[in-house]
This record gives sequence, C-alpha cells and structure tokens, in this order.
Amino acid sequence: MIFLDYQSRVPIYQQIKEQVIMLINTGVYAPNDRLPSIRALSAELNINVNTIKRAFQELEAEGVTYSSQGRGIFVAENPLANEKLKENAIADIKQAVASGKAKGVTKSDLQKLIDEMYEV
Amino acid sequence: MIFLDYQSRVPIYQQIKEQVIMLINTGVYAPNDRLPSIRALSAELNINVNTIKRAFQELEAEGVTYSSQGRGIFVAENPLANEKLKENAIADIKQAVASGKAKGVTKSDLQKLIDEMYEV
Amino acid sequence: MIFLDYQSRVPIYQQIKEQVIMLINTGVYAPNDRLPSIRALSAELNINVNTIKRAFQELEAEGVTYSSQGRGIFVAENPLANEKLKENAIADIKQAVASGKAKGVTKSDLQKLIDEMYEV
Amino acid sequence: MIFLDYQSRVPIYQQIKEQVIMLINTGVYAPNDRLPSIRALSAELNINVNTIKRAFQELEAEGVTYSSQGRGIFVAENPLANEKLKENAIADIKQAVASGKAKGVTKSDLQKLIDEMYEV
DNA sequence: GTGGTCTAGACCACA
DNA sequence: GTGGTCTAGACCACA
Repeated sequence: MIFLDYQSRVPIYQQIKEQVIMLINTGVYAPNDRLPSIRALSAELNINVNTIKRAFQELEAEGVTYSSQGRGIFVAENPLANEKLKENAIADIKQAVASGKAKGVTKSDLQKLIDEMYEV
Repeated sequence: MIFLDYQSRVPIYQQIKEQVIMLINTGVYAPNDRLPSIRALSAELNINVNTIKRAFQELEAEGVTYSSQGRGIFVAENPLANEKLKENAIADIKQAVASGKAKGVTKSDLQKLIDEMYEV
Repeated sequence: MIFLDYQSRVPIYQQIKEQVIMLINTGVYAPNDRLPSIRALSAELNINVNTIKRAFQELEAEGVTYSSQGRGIFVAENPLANEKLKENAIADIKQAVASGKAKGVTKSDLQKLIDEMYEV
Repeated sequence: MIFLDYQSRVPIYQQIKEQVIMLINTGVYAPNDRLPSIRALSAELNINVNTIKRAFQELEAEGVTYSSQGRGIFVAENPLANEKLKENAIADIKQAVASGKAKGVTKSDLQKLIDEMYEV
C-alpha cells in the first residue's frame, strides 16, 4: 500500500511519512488503529528498519501517531497534524510561487497549471 | 545587490545563479558587461570561493555568461536562460502543488493564494 | 475499575500496579481480600498475561500483595507500599520541576499550577 | 560545556537537546550564531555522530535551530521553541502532580518541594 | 569540512 | 514480537 520512488530526491523516510498520512486521511487507518509494525514494513518495503523508524519518529513528533513499547504504533486520537501539514504545504507553495513570480511566472501560467492539476 | 537567504533550503550557489540572472533580466547587467569578479563576490557575500565558482560554472554552461581567462566573466550576447529559469520555477511550483494536493490543499485554497499574491 | 492510558509513557504494568495500590488505599480491597485473577484481568483489560504477571510480581516484591499457589493473589496484611508510592511520586514531580526550571518555568508558574490543582 | 549523565534514563540525544536549548536561553549562543559542528561535538563528547544528529534534527524540527548544508547548524532567528518547551514542561509537571495527588501528595508537600528547589 | 540519508547490527524495555 | 537508543560506517551534496 506504500509505494516508494527511489529516483525521487524526496528522502525515503519522507515518502513513507506522507503516504502514512494519506492512508490516515483516506480513512484506511482510523484513530487508534494499529499501524503495521516497523519490522513488517521494513521487510515489505525492503527498507532498513532505521529508516522506517525515522519516519514514525517524525510522525509521532507531529502528533499523527503515538507508539507504545511492545505494542506497536497507533494512529493518534486526533491526528490534527493534517491541518498543520496543509498549512505547511501552502507555505511551501507560496514560497515556490514567490520565487517563480520573480522569474517571470505570470498569473495565467499559474491559472493554467492549477486547472490542469485539479481537472476532473 | 545579491541577497542570500541562509535559512532557505535552496543551495547558495543556486541562489546566486538566480540572482545573477535576475540582475541581467532587469537590465542591471547588459550583454557583454563584465560581472563582479569571483573574489570580489566572495569577499562581499562572505561566501566560499568554490560556491561562487560553481554558480558561474553553471551559468556559463547554460549560456548565460562567458568567461575570458584573466579578463573576467561577462554577460552573454543572448542570455536566453530566462525561459529555462521560468520553466524550472513552474516545475517547482507544480511539485509543491502536487505535494499540497495530497495534504488537502484544494483548488480554492490555491485560487485564493494566487489572487492574493498577484493582486495589484 | 482499572483504566489504562495507552498513550501515556508510563508502562502498562506500572499503571496496573499503581491502580491496584490505589484500589487498596481507597478501601475497595481490604487486607487479605482476594484480588481478581491474572487471567480475569488479562481478559478484562485485554492485556497480555505477562504484563499483568509482572505487575503482581512487583507488588508482591514490595509487600503489597501475597500469592498462594492455586488460590490466588491477596492483599497483604499491612500493605505499607503507600509511603513508597508517594515518595516515588514526589521524586517524579521533582524531576519534572527540575527539567522545567531549566526551560524557564518560574516559581510563580508552579505556584499558580498548584493552586489550581489543589483548589477546592 | 555540555555535560552528559550516562546513568540517567533520559536519552543522550534528549540531554544534548536540552543543554543546547539552555545554552541558547542563557545567551551563550545568540540567534544566527553557528553552533559547534556535529563532528566536533561527537569528538568532544565521545558520542556517535548519529546521536548528535538526532538531537539537532529534533531541535530543527522544533524551530530552535536551522542547518545549512556545508556550512553548519545555526541558532534560529527567533527560537520561539522556548515558549513551547516551557509549556510542555508545565504540562509534564502537571501530569506528575496529578499522578502524585492520587498517591497522597499534598499541597504542602509540593509547597515544600518548590521552596527547596527555588531557594536562593 | 559540514550536514543529510541510509544501511547494518547490538542491546534494552515492554507485552 | 514490538518499539527505543546507540554505535559504526558508507556515500552524497554543498561550501
């Protein structure tokens, strides 16, 4: 259920984080559901345990999950990190747009891009 | 005339490249004008010489500048890098939007953001 | 009658220990009363038998309970664990305060907190 | 300037984090100051590079520092994490006190403890 | 030199 | 079995 792009410059732990968040957002995992164990994911994705751990460490720090020694990792009661994540994403876009504006990207360029990306 | 943001994730050599291009685009430097020397920039910006060199190497490879042993670095006759710069910027925005989309950023969020950023 | 907080960093066996002691302190269980069986608790709390066992092992080691092969686990004649429990609690608070002090928590912050928590 | 307690149950990376924060709070390091390099700290404290890295990763995630590849790690412009840290500390104390209250810790116990810990 | 990512593996606490 | 900490070391991008 998690797909990694080894070509991407986005670090693997980051890809894992984002996909776990998406699985939660789409309801595949509900609050207090137990997520697959670190070792299971490590085996399934063929990724080192430490890399998976890092992904979950950050998810926990961001309030998306909580872990319980010996029991596993669970979806937080209220993974409100979603809101924060969205805000961060918007901030990132804002920065990219600001940078683009200085390089000649026009409003209609962006309009076109958005229409493309959000078309049905 | 060049401002670096050390907090940004954009590498410094990249920031230098972009700002030189912008200085050319805005007419501060015209074709065949001599640009500040690597050492002068290094001293002024307090940046490692290697970093400046790298910026100019890439600018030269992209046809924006040309260098002349012992004379200095000059703006190319036809610094057509503009288009590529803009394309890169659009690609960056596209990536940020794609990432944001997965995190719940809606079309209207973006619409609002664009309107804000491009308002008179 | 025992409530576990899976989100807490306090180990589950520890939570069980403390709650059993509290049930004794509050008189729910009197000296020589038989406590619920390990299996019953395990089923009721949906907790691994080993975890429950560990809690009772420690309670027994601390003189709070005693067990009788085949009969069950009983409240000790004089479950003097109370004092130690309180001491531990104070030690925990002390550590939290020490840590907080270094992070800017002032005496008046604490004064306020205590007043709040101990108000009628 | 950083002292580690290897006996403590507090993880080393956590101790490092807290001490860095204290060095910032006490003004030893000011905003935008460069902190000692990861490798230097690793050598000085005789702690593995990865452990130091983890400390700084978390500090960066919390907005206390920012890092710049090839240049180093710097104190954030506005390390407002202090406030958050303090809030977290108070929350921790609150929890410890709540737990203690149930175990017989009285208001005067706490009063005594605070007076002791904050005496001149 | 300086930070960033990833792998490999040891050892521990808890369930 | 399951997560948490730590060490050791490789390899990369950037300065």
